[in-house]
Amino acid sequence: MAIMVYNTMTRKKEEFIPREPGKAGIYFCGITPYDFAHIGNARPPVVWDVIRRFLRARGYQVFMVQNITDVDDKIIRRAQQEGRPPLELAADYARIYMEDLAALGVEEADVHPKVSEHIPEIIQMVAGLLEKGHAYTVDGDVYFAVESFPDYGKLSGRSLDEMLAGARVEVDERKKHPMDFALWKAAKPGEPAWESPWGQGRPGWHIECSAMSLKYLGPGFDFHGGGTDLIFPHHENELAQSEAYTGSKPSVRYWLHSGFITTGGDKMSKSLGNIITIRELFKDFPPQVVRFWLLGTHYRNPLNIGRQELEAAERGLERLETAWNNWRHLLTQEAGGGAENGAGRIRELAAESRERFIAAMEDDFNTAAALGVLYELVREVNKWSLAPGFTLNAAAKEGLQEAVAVLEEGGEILGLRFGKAQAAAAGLGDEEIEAMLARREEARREKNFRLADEIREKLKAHGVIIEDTPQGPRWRRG
RNA sequence: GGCGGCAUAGCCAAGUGGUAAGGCAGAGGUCUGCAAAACCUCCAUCCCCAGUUCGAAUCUGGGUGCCGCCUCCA
Repeated sequence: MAIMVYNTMTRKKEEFIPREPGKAGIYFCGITPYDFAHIGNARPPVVWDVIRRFLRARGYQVFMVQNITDVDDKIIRRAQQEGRPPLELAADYARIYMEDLAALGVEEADVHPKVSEHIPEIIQMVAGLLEKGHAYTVDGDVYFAVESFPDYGKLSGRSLDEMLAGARVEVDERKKHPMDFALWKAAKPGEPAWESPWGQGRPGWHIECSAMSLKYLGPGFDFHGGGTDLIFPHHENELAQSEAYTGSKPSVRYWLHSGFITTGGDKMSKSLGNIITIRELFKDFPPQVVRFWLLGTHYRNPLNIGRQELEAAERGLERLETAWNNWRHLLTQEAGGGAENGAGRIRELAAESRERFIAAMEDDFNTAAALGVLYELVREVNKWSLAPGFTLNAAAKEGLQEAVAVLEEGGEILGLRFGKAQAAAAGLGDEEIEAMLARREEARREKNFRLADEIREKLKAHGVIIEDTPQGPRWRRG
């Protein structure tokens, strides 16, 4: 089946046809690091991490770029307040952001270019736009002339007339058209500045993404994304710059935008003062849970954050993890004889689940639906493997193995590595645990429940949970 | 004011023409020395109205409500 993606440009789901067969190039807007990142800043990276993992699992060779805008008004202002160099401040917060993402299980992009390290590329692009008549200079500033680009507005679906009608910005008289935007800003005293053909200055807000995406991915790359608030003006301007500069279109084949995280129904933003930083959230919920919660809703839908929602996610994830643990534990047991017990059906179910999981992901990366498939598999396999008449024969182990594989493959694509974290954390070795378990079984046979419970408690203190089943006790780290 | 989106059970959330996935919570039950885990059963006709259709949560029109963008913003 084909991978279908919702393209902001056409406002429709389209079949993904890569620029080059078997390859996928992705660029998405990272952050402007001037403070601790909030949870809203974590959604696009997690979404793109999953898209990347999925494309890879489908056989694509993926190259992903995430930029860091480290030259910016907000950074400069903040740095001045704190009396430190802007680039240093930006580097600090960028580092913290990357740490937050790593905790969320986001793999690093192949490149995360910084504006400050791409000034020559930016200057070259601005110069090119001037040459082609898409830009003009005023007092050391360089502006992009929106009227020189007839397609302006095609991404956000608005015309210049409409924008003017609703404009709430005061008009800069020096600009030829009110919607013209800065490509290059003349330096003000005390600001970071670089030498350019137009004097000392720094890049405008949008040009860096055009220059850097072109450098690392070339024209007409596959995916570009970010939060929906970037559609206008940022991505609209970026598109105009890129296509005006290269003279080729589209500059991007598919534009994907993720929805906002809201608090109490309102967008989370610094200006509303309702932000929750990623770090704050980690104090109450493990990063895995936060990631799982993010994936419980389709990426384009808004997502409201709340204690109840996170707690539900925590329990839900636990259910999957417990199943994974229990099944794997069964696989470590000796297979016995016994008659056919429905293992064939389980193998079929596993194969079907794998297909349905992929189908859900192919449908515009529907992680919520994909998780539903996993839950259904869990219920069926649990029912089967815990039924009173269940015998663990060779066929059963094969079926179980298939089911475990589906869970693990799904987990890998979603970036939820079942069990790994716990396994690393537990201090007791398997042999030790097994030995204690054997002693407990002996105690239970002798009806010495006090000792049995004591051992169970002791293991629990070491993070090992004992559960008795009709087939004998099983344990898991959790 | 302009443009766009959304509205599914107590909460979260899939589902874009064929008779409502899944998770969390809740109630009852099974299993169990206890515990845990798990399983079973129960729990919605999809904001409202009018249409199209044999058939609509899904399409059309109108209404109501909420949200976003138009200004820095993931």
